[in-house]
Amino acid sequence: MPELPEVEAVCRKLRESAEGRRILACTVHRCAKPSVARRVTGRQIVSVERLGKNILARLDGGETLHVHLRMTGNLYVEKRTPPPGEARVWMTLSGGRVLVFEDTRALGVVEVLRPPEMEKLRRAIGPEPLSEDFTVERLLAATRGSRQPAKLFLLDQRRVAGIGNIYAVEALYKAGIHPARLAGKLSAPRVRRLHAAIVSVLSDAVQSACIAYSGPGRFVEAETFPLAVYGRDQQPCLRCRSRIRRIVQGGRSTYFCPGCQR
DNA sequence: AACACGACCTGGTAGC
DNA sequence: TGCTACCAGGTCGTGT
Repeated sequence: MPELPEVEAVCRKLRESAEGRRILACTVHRCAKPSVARRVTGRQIVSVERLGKNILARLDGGETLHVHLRMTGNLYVEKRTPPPGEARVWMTLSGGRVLVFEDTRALGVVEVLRPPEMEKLRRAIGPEPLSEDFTVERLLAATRGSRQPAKLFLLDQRRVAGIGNIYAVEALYKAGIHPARLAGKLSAPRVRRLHAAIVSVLSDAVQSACIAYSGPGRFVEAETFPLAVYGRDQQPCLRCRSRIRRIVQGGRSTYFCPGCQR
């Protein structure tokens, strides 16, 4: 599910449905931090913010509810309490709705952060690719210090925030850059193309994710966004008809077109 | 520093 | 049908 676009969709929805509400009760189940319940109960959700793939709900009193969806997490507001076993955490909000955190694989994170911990998290996350902070110059400077393959460079949250496996693959395809090419050796024009590709792929995906998520559905499915290469091993490239290939980098699948990615 | 790899978890699916 | 093996959108810790 969740890379930047999907997390953004979740946050926008939460701003409508949870911002300003008070947490009246909290039940924690299958959660590494049982103290979460005690620390959020009675607090008001002042604002909801996205930091890369992290969801930050600022609480009155100065602490922050931090949620990371990882692979299978989902966070949404619903009318009723979830059936037992379906959610890891749920919170009754003022106004009668329930904030639910679901997470099949239980890899996700729900915790409460104090200001210093919050600052530490902020320092670990690079520029937001859809903000003015993310300039070609900044991306170029970041690549200069790197000896990583471009694909792994993009997955590093300290370099650019919020890019995951799918959109790293899609951005490299759009930019015509081979995923194994070293980030530090990309020419300035190629970095410029990569920058444009990241911004374009992510803004399109945010649009799609928000539309997909605006309905009654609580799930975000990336299939709503037309993927050009991801998952298309052995299929013809949409641009040059070469066969898309799958390789493994850092233990994860990369798809690319040997014809148009150099 | 950079990389590989396993760990964390569960569930879906392809192949036998 | 039932078993096995592998795969999955993320990150962290350990070892080389």
